[in-house]
Amino acid sequence: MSRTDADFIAAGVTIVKERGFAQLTSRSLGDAMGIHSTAVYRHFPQWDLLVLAVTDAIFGESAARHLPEILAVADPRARVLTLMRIVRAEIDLNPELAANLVRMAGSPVSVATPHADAMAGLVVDALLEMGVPSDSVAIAYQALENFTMGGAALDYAGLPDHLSKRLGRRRMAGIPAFTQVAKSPDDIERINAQAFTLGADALLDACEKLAAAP
Amino acid sequence: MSRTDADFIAAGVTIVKERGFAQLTSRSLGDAMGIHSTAVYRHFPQWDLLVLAVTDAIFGESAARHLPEILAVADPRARVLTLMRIVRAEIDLNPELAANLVRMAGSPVSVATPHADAMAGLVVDALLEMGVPSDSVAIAYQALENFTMGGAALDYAGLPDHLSKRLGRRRMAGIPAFTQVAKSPDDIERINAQAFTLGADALLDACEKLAAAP
DNA sequence: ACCTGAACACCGTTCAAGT
DNA sequence: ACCTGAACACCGTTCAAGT
Repeated sequence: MSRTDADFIAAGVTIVKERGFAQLTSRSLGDAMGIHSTAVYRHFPQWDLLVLAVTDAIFGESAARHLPEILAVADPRARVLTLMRIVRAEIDLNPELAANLVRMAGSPVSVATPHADAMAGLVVDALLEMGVPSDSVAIAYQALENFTMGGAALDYAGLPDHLSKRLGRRRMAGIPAFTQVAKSPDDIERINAQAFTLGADALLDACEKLAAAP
Repeated sequence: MSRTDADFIAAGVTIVKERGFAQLTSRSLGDAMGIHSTAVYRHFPQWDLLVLAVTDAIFGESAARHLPEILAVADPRARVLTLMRIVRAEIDLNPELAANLVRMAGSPVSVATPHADAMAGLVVDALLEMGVPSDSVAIAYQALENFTMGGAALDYAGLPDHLSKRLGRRRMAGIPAFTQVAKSPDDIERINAQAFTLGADALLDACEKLAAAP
């Protein structure tokens, strides 16, 4: 029986979840599906298209898993924060996801990303509910996405041992304001969390100001 | 005559500037230097170490080029903004730089990044000058870096044609708040610029609040 | 110590051939 | 239409051999 595009994506998702993106290759996918590695090209003319489709699917699984939790948050500002945290948590589980999400943002329209688009739609709805003028929502959304993606990508780069690596790098830089405050991996983790909270609050404050403006 | 590590890095910088990171391979580097491709392993045990060293060197060239301009900005808040814009401009010239900067952040201490560290030092000095308490500087710095890196990485992903690709993706998402506002690549460019300004101002406001707090 | 050159284990990709 | 299997042009990397 013939395989569908969805079959290839599902097999790819399994490989990524179990072994990470680095192990998602045309050979490993073919092996996992019990077919030849080159069969994928019948469904995805370029390997990259499969990788980005898998990236979106992982996003979709995450959204489906957390949707009740998201919709349960009545306050729209708190709901945006919840969505930002969910993206962070997903990249924590899969740090290679960040680079693929960036590539997804720069991919042509031939790459469909329904799940990521739905996630963006939830944020946009919450911003409108906060009272952000409709002609400013795109700007506010972009600022939030930039901060969330950048923060997650940087905070989890080098996983595992990302915290002790960052600690070592801060020590090497020899900047007193860093070394006096960051003395253990736990300190780094706390700084990352506080930087996320500080930035998210500042950006959401700015969104509320847009809402209050005439 | 024997080559030094710096010779390899310099040759790598030239290749990246002329042809991009994708063309920086052990073979192309060997060809450019007139030696065998495997000679690099005598100086950099892993290829990645050379790539990250080249990334830092490009950062260093950028900093050296802009240093007078940076130091001429007397107001510390405006100076941070200038530094953020310089990082953005560099990633605009070389979008693949963003992914390498993220990997740099997660690399072990065996990868020295003196130029990026110096850049961070300038930001930290400006934050202290703004009056941010020394035990909050690391947090403030991290929030600014997250936003700057994320924004640059996302805004310039897919270069060239990144603006029309983003436009197409927004249309595909079918979110009215996006499609009503983004009707041409120029609109996308304007939204990106405004999102950067909005976010940077919001984050710098938060830094000033930290400075004003008791 | 530094570089060469052959070789290895991968990668995405193409294409004629099968069903 | 879908899949196979051999082949191609790459990659980083290893290692014995040269100087």
